[in-house]
Amino acid sequence: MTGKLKLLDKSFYDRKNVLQVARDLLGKILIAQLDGVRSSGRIVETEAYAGVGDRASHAFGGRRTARSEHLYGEPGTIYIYISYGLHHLFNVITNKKGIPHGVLIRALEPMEGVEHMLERTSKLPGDISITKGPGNLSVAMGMNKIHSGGNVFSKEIFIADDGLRYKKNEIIVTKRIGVDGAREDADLPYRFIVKGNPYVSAKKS
DNA sequence: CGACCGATCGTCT
DNA sequence: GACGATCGGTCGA
Repeated sequence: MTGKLKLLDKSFYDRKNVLQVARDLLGKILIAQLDGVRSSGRIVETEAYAGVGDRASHAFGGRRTARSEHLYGEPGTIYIYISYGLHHLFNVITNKKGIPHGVLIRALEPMEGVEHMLERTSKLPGDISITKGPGNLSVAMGMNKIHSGGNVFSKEIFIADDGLRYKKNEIIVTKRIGVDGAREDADLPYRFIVKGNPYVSAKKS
């Protein structure tokens, strides 16, 4: 049920409802062509971060710092930041410029360039953890903080549609991971995962 | 399995 | 000077 790749254009990200974009990103393909090699994977887990009213967002309360500046960019902007001093987390910005909505890509099902992913992560063939979890997938794809501020319409990093669609009953919605400090927003159903996919990061639903 | 914990450092207060 | 939008290892049941 899949066809040829079509680049997602700006209108895909330029929408008011970041939850809808996060849901629609499931099944799309993230492609990185870095250092002359191509790696790609199907997106199987996302989380939405809903801007100034979301306690789990870096932009909560209108906070705007050097780190989070790219959160406020044009739709399709790439926002990568470092968590716990070592993990690079990849986000795509949605909604109009100035509105800090974003979708965190949490897991991929590898497609092309698996051998390069294994090399970058120093893992062995068959290790399913290569693109499971936001920190891991960044290493596997070769994506780095230096790519923050770019956009997903470039030759280096982009997101495409091959026509695959998940049915409603193939998608599970849960609360987000690692946002316990977000008080009443910690339990919001802002995480979207493909049911039964082995690359999805956390165990529970 | 689930719960816990240490690593490690950029960013914000 | 404290704290993570994490990960992977260990320990105990």
